[in-house]
Amino acid sequence: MRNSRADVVAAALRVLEVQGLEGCSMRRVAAELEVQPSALYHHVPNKQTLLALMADEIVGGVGEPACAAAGSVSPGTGADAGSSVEGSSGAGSVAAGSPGADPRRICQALRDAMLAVRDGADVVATASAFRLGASAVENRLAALVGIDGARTLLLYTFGQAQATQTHRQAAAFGALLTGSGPAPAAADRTDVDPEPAAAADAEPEPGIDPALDLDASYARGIDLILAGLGATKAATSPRR
Amino acid sequence: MRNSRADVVAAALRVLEVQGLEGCSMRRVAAELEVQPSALYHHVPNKQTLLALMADEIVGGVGEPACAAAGSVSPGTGADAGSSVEGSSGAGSVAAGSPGADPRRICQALRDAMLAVRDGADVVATASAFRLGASAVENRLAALVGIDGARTLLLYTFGQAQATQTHRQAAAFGALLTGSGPAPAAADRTDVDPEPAAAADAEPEPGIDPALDLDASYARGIDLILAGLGATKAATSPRR
DNA sequence: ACCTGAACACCGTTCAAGT
DNA sequence: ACCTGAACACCGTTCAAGT
Repeated sequence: MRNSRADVVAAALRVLEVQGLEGCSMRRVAAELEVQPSALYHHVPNKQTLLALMADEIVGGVGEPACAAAGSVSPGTGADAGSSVEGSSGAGSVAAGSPGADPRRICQALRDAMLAVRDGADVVATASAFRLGASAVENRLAALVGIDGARTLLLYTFGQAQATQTHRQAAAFGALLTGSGPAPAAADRTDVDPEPAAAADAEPEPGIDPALDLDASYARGIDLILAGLGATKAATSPRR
Repeated sequence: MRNSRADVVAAALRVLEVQGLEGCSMRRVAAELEVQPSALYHHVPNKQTLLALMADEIVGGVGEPACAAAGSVSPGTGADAGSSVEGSSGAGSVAAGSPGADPRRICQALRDAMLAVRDGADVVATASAFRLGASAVENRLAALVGIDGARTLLLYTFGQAQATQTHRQAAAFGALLTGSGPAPAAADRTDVDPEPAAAADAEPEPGIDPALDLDASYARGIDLILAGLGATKAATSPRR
């Protein structure tokens, strides 16, 4: 036995980290394993399935009760996942039984896991849509805040993480162009497109707002949703 | 003058509707215009920019004050956008000045606009991340519910719409396989993958839950966020 | 200004054949 | 069981050349 399915998934994650989702081709994954492209189809029926397996690896044990520092993936340089919000504003009304079972912490862990891998949010969000009623994280959240709360938290987290990651890439790319600041990472980044700023086409806008802090903004959004849960739970609504 | 940039964008939207995002290649857009692929690069610098222009067309005038039935795109059969939620539960505390300036209505219009086009949510969400501080819809929402509220509503809407669309595609595809129900559309759908259910790989789960209603679920999520806004606005302290 | 024709360096996937 | 080699039908983008 020369390569297992797990080897293929691991190789794919390595390629993803270096080349991004765009450059994560079956052919490159095969090259990473020093194998012909056709060999991959012995382990995986198609690229879509491979991406789903990668998504599973990325979210890892976030859904599990003990998910503290579950860095199961770590394909090379960890890049910049840092944020680790603490404060969080009002509405502690949804605090559940066991300690550490904070919906805030689960959501934050999910987001961190996605942001820790290049284009991780895209990979996970796409694959997760299929399991919408049945994912581990969603079920765990649902136990804490109900089904509607869980879904809102989850889908907000996906959308927010995708925006954060896209934005970071654009920023890193812009930094490359202007030559300002430190180099964005250790990786070799040779795959960067020769075209800047994508959609900065017709509008003469002042560029990207450096003040929009998507890490802090995320935490405030989560608090907003949790506050809404507390409010609708306490008053009016018939939903238990 | 034979073709304008607007012609290219319109052709691209037609191809998107028929072939999906995966099949929306520069070469097919060129073929739609009966032109060589290289001709497109006279109107658009690259594919990424074309996608951004398509996104602008899809969201159309959703950000504008008078956005009632702004069906500016309509590329062929409108498919199934229907939902138009009405009820909405408690917490009307964030009602703003002018009538029709309901954040609910704006979000719903944005979602409808994305869902009206095949893979519209993916196209718009990706392109919108670049303009995060500066989009018309976000600014309009921010005037009604503040910047954090606007961003939460917006990113939730993106994540939710993407999930809804992915899920619908999977459902339509599953229906094709089982041969049950009416044909999902008039289109010829020859591009469908020969592999079912993507990630239904190891888990022996009962398949897709037909009871998860993503249209109604969306509205409840929006209400949750708005309720949270009301709660945090009224009082900083927990509960209320 | 707008387009053609040809080329370059790629894709995902299939399939017979090897070991 | 796992892989090679070759092929098929595609990609995005560039560039000299036409009108």
